[in-house]
Amino acid sequence: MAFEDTFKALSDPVRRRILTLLKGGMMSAGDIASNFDMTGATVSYHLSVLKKADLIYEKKEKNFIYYGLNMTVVEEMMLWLSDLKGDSADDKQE
Amino acid sequence: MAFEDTFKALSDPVRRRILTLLKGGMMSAGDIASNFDMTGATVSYHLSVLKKADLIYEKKEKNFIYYGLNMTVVEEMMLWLSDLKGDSADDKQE
DNA sequence: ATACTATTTAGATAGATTTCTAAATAGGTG
DNA sequence: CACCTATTTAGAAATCTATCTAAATAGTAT
Repeated sequence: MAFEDTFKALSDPVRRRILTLLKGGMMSAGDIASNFDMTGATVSYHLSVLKKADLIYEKKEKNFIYYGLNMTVVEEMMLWLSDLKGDSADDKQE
Repeated sequence: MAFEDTFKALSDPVRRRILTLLKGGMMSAGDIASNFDMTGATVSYHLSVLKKADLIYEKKEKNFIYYGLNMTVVEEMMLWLSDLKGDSADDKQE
């Protein structure tokens, strides 16, 4: 929700790496965690931060939880930066 | 330098507001500080964080220090987000 | 030089963040 | 049901951050 939360979420390298991983498609919490040298509990914490920031969404299936990127919020971040640059905000590459 | 520093710098609302203020042109540290309900020392701290992140640059004149926005780094942030979205920035598929 | 103004630096502190271990939850399987 | 497997929640510790007050620095002007 909060812009605030989104920027905070992006400020951590582990979380940015999680987002980059998800660029390739949805992944389960465990698969995501296996990419890091930290406990699953810690990765779960980072996932909760990303989820609170709406940067990712989850989908439960069997006893796995799959996570996916939420592009909408990424676009909102870009608009904020674009506006800072002075662009009219609706005129970007495409 | 560090991407890391840039994202960290953007994670604070005070610092984002400083950047927005600078959108209108260069301002002295004092003028920037007068927009906030906090001590000049604290604002100075935020300016140092933004400067370390290369988001702003300074120019000394008389006994004032003027700060200005550094668009280059803002653009780098946008590229990172753009890449996350899947755009290749200079070669888009899809 | 002395005094004034603009800004930063230093030191301290309350509060936030990241990480861990251990325990709790919840969905399948024999 | 009892038992795995996947993941989260709780509690605690170490580290980091934002903020303040007080002091230092540096340029200007008298």
